[in-house]
Amino acid sequence: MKGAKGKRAAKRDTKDALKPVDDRKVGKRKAAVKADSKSKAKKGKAAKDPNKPKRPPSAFFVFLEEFRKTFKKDNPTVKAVSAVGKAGGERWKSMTAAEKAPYEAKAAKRKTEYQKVMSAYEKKQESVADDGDEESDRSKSEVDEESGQESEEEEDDDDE
DNA sequence: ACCATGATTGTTCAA
DNA sequence: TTGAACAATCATGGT
Repeated sequence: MKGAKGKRAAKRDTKDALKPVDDRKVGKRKAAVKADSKSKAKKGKAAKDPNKPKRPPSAFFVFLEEFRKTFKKDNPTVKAVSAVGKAGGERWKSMTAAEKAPYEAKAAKRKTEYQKVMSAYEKKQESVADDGDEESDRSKSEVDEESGQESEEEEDDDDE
């Protein structure tokens, strides 16, 4: 069913103005994490998940990685990460879907791999309900690493 | 000396 | 469905 591609998930065309997340200061998010990091000095209630896979870089980040090099190349004097972010964001929006396509494709692949890792991590979530304060080191979970090197398929979809 | 922050957008998870 | 947080980067500042 290729027709499903048209509908992502209820286009929020109802009203864009209803977006509370407009100028969200990401800085705040650190506050939460910070509390964890700093507080962690005491008790690691928020256990550190060794399996916790880091989120895959979105198309924007993929593009940013390359953009950073270029940006720094043109502006070797710029040292503020925010500078690249702003420039990248602006540039990103300037790009057309076709331009972002390659980045999205890569991001999509990243996501696929991430999902695989998530499967393993999911197991851990299974035993999350444990109230135990401290989790005694109960042996390392034996996770069979079955490398699944599957070929990669390129699919072109003409959208838009 | 070390960790947090700043700024971008996208994606992902959890309730 | 919605919200909230985090993904990289890198110099700098605050404790």
